[in-house]
This record gives sequence, C-alpha cells and structure tokens, in this order.
Amino acid sequence: MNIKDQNKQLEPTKSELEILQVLWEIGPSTVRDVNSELLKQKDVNYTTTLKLMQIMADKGILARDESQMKHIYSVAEDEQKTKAHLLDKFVDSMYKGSASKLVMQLIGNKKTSQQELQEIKDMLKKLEE
Amino acid sequence: MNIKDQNKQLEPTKSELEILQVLWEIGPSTVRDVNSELLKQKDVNYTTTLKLMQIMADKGILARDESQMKHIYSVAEDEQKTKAHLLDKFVDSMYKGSASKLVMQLIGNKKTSQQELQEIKDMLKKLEE
DNA sequence: TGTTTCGTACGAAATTTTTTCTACCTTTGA
DNA sequence: TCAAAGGTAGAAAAAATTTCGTACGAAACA
Repeated sequence: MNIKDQNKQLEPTKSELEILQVLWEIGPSTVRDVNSELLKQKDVNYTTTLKLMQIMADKGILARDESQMKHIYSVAEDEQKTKAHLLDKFVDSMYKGSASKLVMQLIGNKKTSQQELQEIKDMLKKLEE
Repeated sequence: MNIKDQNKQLEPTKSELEILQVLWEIGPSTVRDVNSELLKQKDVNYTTTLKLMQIMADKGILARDESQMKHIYSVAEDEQKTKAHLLDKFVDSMYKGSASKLVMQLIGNKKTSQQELQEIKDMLKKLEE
C-alpha cells in the first residue's frame, strides 16, 4: 500500500461522514442506534446503514466488537485527528492553505454570530498569555 | 425545481470543485487552459475535462461564451458566495455550526503557522475598531 | 415447541460520478 | 485545395458510491 492509499482511509465519502458524525455524537453503538439517529435527518433503510458500516469496518474506519450478537461499532481513528485532517484538506483546497483567509471569510459571514466572534477573540487572547 | 434541488447547484462534486478552483485562479478560460492547469496536479484527458465543464455548464455552475469556436467558460456564481456556502456546510457538518470550534482546531493544528496566527489576530483587532 | 421479532451477511441492483471513444466541424497553413 | 491540428458534442463505458432484497441464525415469548 502506498502513501496515497493510506490517505484514502482518512477520506470518508459523504454518507460515511454522516455515520462518523453520529458515532462521534453518541459514541460506540449498534447499527440500529446509528440508523435511528440518521432517520431524524433523512429517510434511510436499516440495511443501508448496516451495509455502509460494514464497508467502513472493512476499510478500517470503524472498529467492531462482535462478541455480542448485536455488534458494537466504534470509530477507529481519533476524532480530533480525523477532523484536523479534513480541515487541512479543506483549507488547502479552498484557501490555498491560508488559514487566515478562511477565518476572514468566517468573519464576513453573516451567519457567524457575535457570540462566536467573541469566543474566537477570547481564545486568541488566551493564546497570547 | 424545489429548494433542495436549487441547493444542489451549489454543491459541486469533487472533480467539479477542482475545475472551479482552476477557474477562480486563472479566470475565464478555454477547456484547454483549464486542462493544462489540471495536468500539473494529475493525469487527466482533455475530453474528460471538456465533458466535466459541459456538465457544469448544463447545471448552471459555469457560464459559456460560444461566440467563438473556442468556447470560453467562466464561473457563474460569485466566488465568495460559493466559498461561503461551502464553508458554512463544512462548519455545520463538522463542528455543529460552531465557527469558534473550527478556529480552535485551526489554532491547535501544527500546520497553521505563526504568521497565519498573527494575521488572524490582526484581523480581529481591526474588526474591533 | 413454534412463531414472531430482531439481528447479521451477502449479493446485486440502482444511482451518481468520472472517464473514454468516436464522429464530425472549423481553422490553419503547406 | 487538402491534409493536419485543434475544437465541440454525444453516447457509452467504467468506476465509485449508495441502496435494497433476500436468506438465514439467534433470541424472545406465547
């Protein structure tokens, strides 16, 4: 396996990302639990979610505890590590790697609330100390 | 066309995004120009790029000037608007809509340079005034 | 015990995205 | 004028992703 292929493991597809998000949210779970969460957002069959999670387990994105009949799936990679990687990719492709450009856009965005802005400032202030 | 479908126009696929990036970079161009740029990053046939850009024109992502034989393609939506939309989606899905969480991750990321950080700070300082 | 419910596995179908092939038109220049 | 180079279009193939149908085993329980 070459380096490029290794990276691929870290790049979930759209639906895979949805499942990751659920698992990050509710922690290690059965397929049914994940599917119930997904149903809140969209229409999806149990077997579809099952299949997807099986594929993700095959790829190594998820780990699976098969000791019980109800298999328990959990995220294999560290959440922060995965998110950092995806953020990196995003900054690279959208802002040519410039984090400040991204933040500038964030600030210009009407949807970013005053409170969020304040938190960002506080955070940077703390960083100075 | 319902609202959901309208949104879809704003959500380019992976390869479509690559083309948008090139067009944002070099401005309105022919297919050959775009393809030449893409070739710097990856192996891709001329007709593949052509087809993709045709599809994007059909979808309304790109506009096309056909008055010459060499058609000139340009991005239909405003660059900032599109980027803002994609950033929004990213923040929503990865950080539950919390911009400050994203910035926190950015700061914690080793790849974010001191210079970038300084620029972010400066920007926020200016905003205060 | 039997039957209903809930679980996984597997294969394949459907859909979406990406790539290629081929036909044909226009321009250029020997 | 005609061949070569460079352009578009459309159909179709290929690849990747997502969804679904069916089989079958285990558990629950009347």
